[in-house]
Amino acid sequence: MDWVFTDDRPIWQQLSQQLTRRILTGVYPPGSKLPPVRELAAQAGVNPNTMQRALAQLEQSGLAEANRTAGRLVTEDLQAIERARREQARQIIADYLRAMEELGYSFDQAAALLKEE
Amino acid sequence: MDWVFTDDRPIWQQLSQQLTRRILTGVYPPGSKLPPVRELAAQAGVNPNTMQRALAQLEQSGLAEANRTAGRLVTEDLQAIERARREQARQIIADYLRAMEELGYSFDQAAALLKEE
DNA sequence: ATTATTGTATTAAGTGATTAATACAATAAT
DNA sequence: ATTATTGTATTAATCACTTAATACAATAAT
Repeated sequence: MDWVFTDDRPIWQQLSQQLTRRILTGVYPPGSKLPPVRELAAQAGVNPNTMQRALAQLEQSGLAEANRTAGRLVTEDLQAIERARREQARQIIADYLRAMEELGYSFDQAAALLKEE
Repeated sequence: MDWVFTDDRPIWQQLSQQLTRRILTGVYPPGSKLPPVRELAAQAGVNPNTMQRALAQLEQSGLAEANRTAGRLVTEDLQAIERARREQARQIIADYLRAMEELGYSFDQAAALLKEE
């Protein structure tokens, strides 16, 4: 999977999402060592700082941990990974329901409309 | 319903949404005349231009039509209102599914998780 | 015909976020 | 002890977006 970006939202968010995706799908397995910031940045063709921000986000989600010079490790805690995924999902779902309610749709309607797609 | 804002997204979007809400819920019934830009702006305590932008968005959605000096009328086309609502919903749903897919959830999973909330 | 009321366009100021440049800090490896 | 490798902090440049100030345009009302 290569790095690809659109311009409709910040690079660092897209980086973060793609990194997350890789962890969730096992490209970077639990306990494995992530490439150094600078290398990832080079791969993706972005400034190291941008990648750093994406990685900080990953940290925030509990998917990885940084050690000064030993590099950055994907958490070994499978449950943490699953928790992180669910947490993100929770937020997305909340946003969805909020948006639909603003249009005047009830929860049930919001759920029903989803199926019609 | 009074005008109330948060600072997590642009005023004009919030204005637009609240105006939409009012039309969808019949506060401004089909065919009725909306207050002038300047008056709405004064009510909401925002710059007229900001309100103008919100109203332009309303136009875009097909919920209202502007006439030079006769003011702005809510569309009389009930179907147009319903269409506008559905269109917005469609976008929201698409965003939702996209976000969930980025987390590795299938469509079915995305639908199922919704119900668990 | 004039005026008041309305919507619109233009331009600039303000604001915040993203990205980049650079320097610093910690520690594993030697 | 030194060095190379890694993560982090700081600062500044860039950019886009929001908001505001102001002027213009159209037309209903008189």
